[in-house]
Amino acid sequence: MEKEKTDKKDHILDVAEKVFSELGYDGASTRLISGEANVNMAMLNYYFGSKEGLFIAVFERKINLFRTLLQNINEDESLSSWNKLELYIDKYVDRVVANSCFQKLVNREVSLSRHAEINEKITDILMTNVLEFKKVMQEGVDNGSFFEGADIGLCIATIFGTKNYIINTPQVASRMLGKDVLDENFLESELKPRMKIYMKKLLKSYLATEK
Amino acid sequence: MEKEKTDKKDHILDVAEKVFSELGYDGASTRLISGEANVNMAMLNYYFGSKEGLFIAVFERKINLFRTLLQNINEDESLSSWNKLELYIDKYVDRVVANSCFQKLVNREVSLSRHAEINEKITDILMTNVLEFKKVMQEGVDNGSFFEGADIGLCIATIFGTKNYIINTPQVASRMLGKDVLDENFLESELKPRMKIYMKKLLKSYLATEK
DNA sequence: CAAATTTAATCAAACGATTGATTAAACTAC
DNA sequence: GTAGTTTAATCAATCGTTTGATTAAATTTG
Repeated sequence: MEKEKTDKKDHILDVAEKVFSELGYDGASTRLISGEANVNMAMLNYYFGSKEGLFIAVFERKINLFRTLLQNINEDESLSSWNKLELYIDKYVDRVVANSCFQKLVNREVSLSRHAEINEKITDILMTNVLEFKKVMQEGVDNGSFFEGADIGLCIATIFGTKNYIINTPQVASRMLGKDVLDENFLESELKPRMKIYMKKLLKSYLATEK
Repeated sequence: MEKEKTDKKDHILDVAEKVFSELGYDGASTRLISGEANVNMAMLNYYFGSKEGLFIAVFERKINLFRTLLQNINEDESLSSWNKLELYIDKYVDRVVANSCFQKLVNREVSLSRHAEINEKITDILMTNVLEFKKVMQEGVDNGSFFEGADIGLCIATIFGTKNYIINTPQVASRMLGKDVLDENFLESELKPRMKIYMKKLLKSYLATEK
């Protein structure tokens, strides 16, 4: 029964992640989540203690999937700073687009000042990625690959912000780009490679600027 | 009495804007808003029909303040495309930072798929700014000021996204920049000029790229 | 001008619906 | 049988909204 229990918990987490992503924390009622998951409402509290506990459980499951993703790139000493940054961008675009609903959820809830505990958890998740990017860019500045006056902090805001903008406001982005950014075909075959090319070129031209 | 009525409506809108910005649409109850505004709860419905109507009223008041801000720049024919873009960035950073709470609210709610009518309204607001930026950049590409292959759509995502990232996730941005981005002093005397310099340099180096 | 009437503004109270949470009983498996 | 699950029923609290009554100002009427 232990195995089934884990399965059921995981199933609830799957559904909760989806519903939370679509409707936000407040908009996703426990009744709806339990209904979608075909479990009794009381099961949510039985397994996760509370709605907030369920929300955090959704997050903690994701962290473990994310954490190791970028870290091993930075340890490869055969790569130049620029190569590393390129690899980071590739991985980042791929991963993030594949989890866009969840990313949206993260960005939405972290911008609210309620639910202090939730907020802290999310900030921690986001920081792990931020710091990985920062490390490789700072290294590039230090070894002279990138120009000395480069504003690393704002560069990172650009990398994450550009992506977030498309993910978080797809209606606006769709109107702007003339195509539906939620269309899986367009996203995969056109937007993803286009984003990679653009972000590399953008960063390269900036970071290569003469002093 | 007509004057007082307008004053009171405006006062409600002021309070509603603040409470919505802090707590989000769902988090801001009509009871709290009316309490903060020191008016009877029923007045909200009397004046604005519904909570949704109140929310939209808050927005529409903002549109009228924003709309004309950028438009006259583009009509000045003595300015080069690059000059215009620089002016846009200056105005944009100034304006947006001054309304960061409201901007946060906008970005949070537009990323939700509930409240269809609200969503449409917000999208329309955001598009007016987006299109102004797009116009001046497209003009620059057409007259040869910017390089032909420039990805205008993603450039705009960068401009708005970089700003949004700092505004929407201040906890993360603060940790990244090593200073509190919500500190009014740092924001005004350091971050704002820094953002302007950075974004101009970033865009200039990208848009000036050789074919 | 003054009385009569209409309109707009405001209020306390209550509405039905929904929220997250809890309970005690029923069921399941070893 | 007993420990672990699952269920339906129910809880108090809060939500956005509506109501009917009251007040004051504006308008109409004689």
